[in-house]
Amino acid sequence: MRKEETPGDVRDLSFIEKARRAQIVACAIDTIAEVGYAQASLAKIARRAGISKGVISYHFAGKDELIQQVVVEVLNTGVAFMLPKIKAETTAAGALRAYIASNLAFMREYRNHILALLEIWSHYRPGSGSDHDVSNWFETTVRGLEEILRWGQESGEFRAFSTRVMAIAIRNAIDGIPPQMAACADLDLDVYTRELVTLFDLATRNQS
Amino acid sequence: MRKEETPGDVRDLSFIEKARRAQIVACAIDTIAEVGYAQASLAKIARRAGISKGVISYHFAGKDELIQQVVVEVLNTGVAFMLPKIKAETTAAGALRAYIASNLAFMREYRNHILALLEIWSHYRPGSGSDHDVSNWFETTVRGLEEILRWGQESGEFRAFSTRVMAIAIRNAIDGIPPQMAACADLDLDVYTRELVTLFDLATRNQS
Amino acid sequence: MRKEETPGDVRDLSFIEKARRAQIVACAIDTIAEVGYAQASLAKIARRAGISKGVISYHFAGKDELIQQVVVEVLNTGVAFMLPKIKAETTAAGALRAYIASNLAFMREYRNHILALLEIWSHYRPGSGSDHDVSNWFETTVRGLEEILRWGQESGEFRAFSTRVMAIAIRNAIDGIPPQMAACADLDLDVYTRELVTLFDLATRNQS
Amino acid sequence: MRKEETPGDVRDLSFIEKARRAQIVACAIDTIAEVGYAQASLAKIARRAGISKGVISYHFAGKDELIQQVVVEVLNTGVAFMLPKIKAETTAAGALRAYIASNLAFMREYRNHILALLEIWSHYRPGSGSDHDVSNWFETTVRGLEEILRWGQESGEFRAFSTRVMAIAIRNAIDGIPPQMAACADLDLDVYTRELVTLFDLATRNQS
DNA sequence: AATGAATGAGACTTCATTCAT
DNA sequence: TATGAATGAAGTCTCATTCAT
Repeated sequence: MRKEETPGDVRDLSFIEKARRAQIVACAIDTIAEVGYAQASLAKIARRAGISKGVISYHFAGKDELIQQVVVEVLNTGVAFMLPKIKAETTAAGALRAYIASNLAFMREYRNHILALLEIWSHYRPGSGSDHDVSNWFETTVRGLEEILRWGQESGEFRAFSTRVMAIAIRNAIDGIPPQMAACADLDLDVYTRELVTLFDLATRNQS
Repeated sequence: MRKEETPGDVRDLSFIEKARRAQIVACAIDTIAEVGYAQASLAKIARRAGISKGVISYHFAGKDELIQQVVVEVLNTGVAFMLPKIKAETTAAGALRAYIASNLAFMREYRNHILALLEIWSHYRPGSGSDHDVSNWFETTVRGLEEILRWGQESGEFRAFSTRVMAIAIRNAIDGIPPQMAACADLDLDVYTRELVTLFDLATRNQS
Repeated sequence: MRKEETPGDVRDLSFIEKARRAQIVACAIDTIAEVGYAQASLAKIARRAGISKGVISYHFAGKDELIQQVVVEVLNTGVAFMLPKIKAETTAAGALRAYIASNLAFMREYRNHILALLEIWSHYRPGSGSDHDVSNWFETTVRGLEEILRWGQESGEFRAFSTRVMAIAIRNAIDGIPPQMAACADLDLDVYTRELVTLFDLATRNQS
Repeated sequence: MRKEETPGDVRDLSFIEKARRAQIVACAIDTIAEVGYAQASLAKIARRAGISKGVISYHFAGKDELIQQVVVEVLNTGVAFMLPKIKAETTAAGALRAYIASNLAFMREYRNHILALLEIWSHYRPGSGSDHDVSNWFETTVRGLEEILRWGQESGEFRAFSTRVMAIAIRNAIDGIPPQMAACADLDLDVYTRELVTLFDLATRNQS
């Protein structure tokens, strides 16, 4: 029985099993993105998937595991999408530009993924029993950003500043966009990208 | 009966009535800040106030109106706290610095107020029947920020940039701090203030 | 709110509150006695009481507390009924006779009480999170019996035997009766009482 | 399909079929003994057997039939274990001693069998649709005991008493032991046997 | 002969809301 | 004004059972 196995151990699942789980996770993402975390009941998710509520309980140990898998799915997709573009850069300034640009590109391509992640993130309460990967996501991504920033400071590309504060500011500037996309559908992400890249370029660069 | 009157029409309330409402709103703020929006049931709020659940229903048309009043209270307090400091500045750059600094100062002084507001904001869903002021809060504050930015551009203090994107970036950088305060209790807000002020000073100023 | 107060602290409950709780406990007893513990859902108990399911949740912290109160009620009633009759005896043999006789008399008077207690007892699993008083009931009552038996041994009325084994045998002989009453409605408790009293009189007495 | 045939008609089952049924029954016994009747879901039983839930449904008409077969298995094992020892006695008093002693010996040898039987017995509700042999088990065994008791009364070994009440008392004294074994693991069954044998020897014998 | 997958009823609980006092 | 009491909907989860493969 699925529910008794170690959650996250995805290797020995049958093809059908994996497909159903993926389908349910996908529907959960869309549902959360659409109606918000609080309103995303198992019933709504199941209805969107065209299945009965019990199916979710069959494939996942509980709502917690489903949410956890949503997070994993979004993060994996995001890393696969963005990391290559960032790694391809040879300067810290370039990497920072790629970081910002690829994050916004990801938002365009995977709008619901990012909306769902942010919904889950903002509804997460530490110590609520189930520690999703969500609790680490923000910190992890901030740490990655700090590495780029330190790289730039060491190479002389960037001025002196608190890498932590700068990283958090960048992250927040990025994460605040999806709600804007939701509020104003015709928001021009290209403009956004250009402006943010310039903004943080000026904010970080060594102006000697 | 209160519940039949137009909500928000505060003029013809008795002194006792106003006191009770204020007490309930204050307890709602603390409760939301402490346990999060989702867990802040009327029961918990009533318990903290030392009153019965029914009292809340008596003084407010429903949970929605209570939340609405929480938002109003926080915004009023915030405006009273921050606006004079911003208005006192004579340059756009100064006003921007004051904006950022007073926002962070407000966070220190009214931690629960800001935590509650952000909780409500992040849990707010447009079209959930009741349109709180919350739905306008972010937009309103962004507009105010844009005015400062346009002032700077017109005066030549600031370079050319999309005032909207910049304003949203600033707002997001600020709003992302409270969760950090919650996560890391000994966060140094003075450092934060200095860094953010410098960051956006560099990002906006006309470097010709 | 009831649910937040220390369970079992019955002193500061209003009259109505106490009445409702007593009514619900009584209905729970009857329901458990009638359909068995496993089938005694909150819905069935509420239906018998002519109230909505939520009322039970309002007056009790959960099903666990309700069951706990059922146990308390049955034990209190039983002690009030039986203890005086046992205490009135001046010899160990007399006390043992009174113990057995009053237990069977209690069964006649409070059939459902005893059926409910045995249902709960037999469905109780140690370590199921909620430790009812039920977990101690059997042991407590066996200890009381052992005291009577030791008294008789010390006074020379009773022969030498393991007081524990004898006490458990007596207790089991008694507790096994209610299922028989359920199976065979016209069971003659008077005969039963006479026979059991004689049985354990012969089994315990010093025949020198 | 098995499920359509008359349940209990074991003759025309293939060897494999019988083996599977026996395996499932054995796992059901262990599961019930370990986690209790209420927690012994088909899922848990299937997991212990290392098979899928559906297999049980395939081999048994439903949970009821499985439980029924558990009872049959335990009773058959018990009869095969105890009956020869009882039949070997030539006096009623000897038979009674053998009855008690062999029952306790059976408990030692087949702990899980007896625990499972008592779990099922105590959870059984008459008129729950399916009448297991469980409903007859107690009555049958009491009848057998009564025969021994009548034999002793006729032969003059035993005094006059209600054979039914005595039989039920003996049965209950025996059936109450397994829960004690569960509660106190190092319980000395030898002492128990000696004490109970003596107890009922004194209670039954003709003391002229 | 066996399995994985799906179902749907029913359980307990939480909560905003209403109402008589 | 204020309160305790009651309601009913909705949520998550468990489980025996069924069915196509």
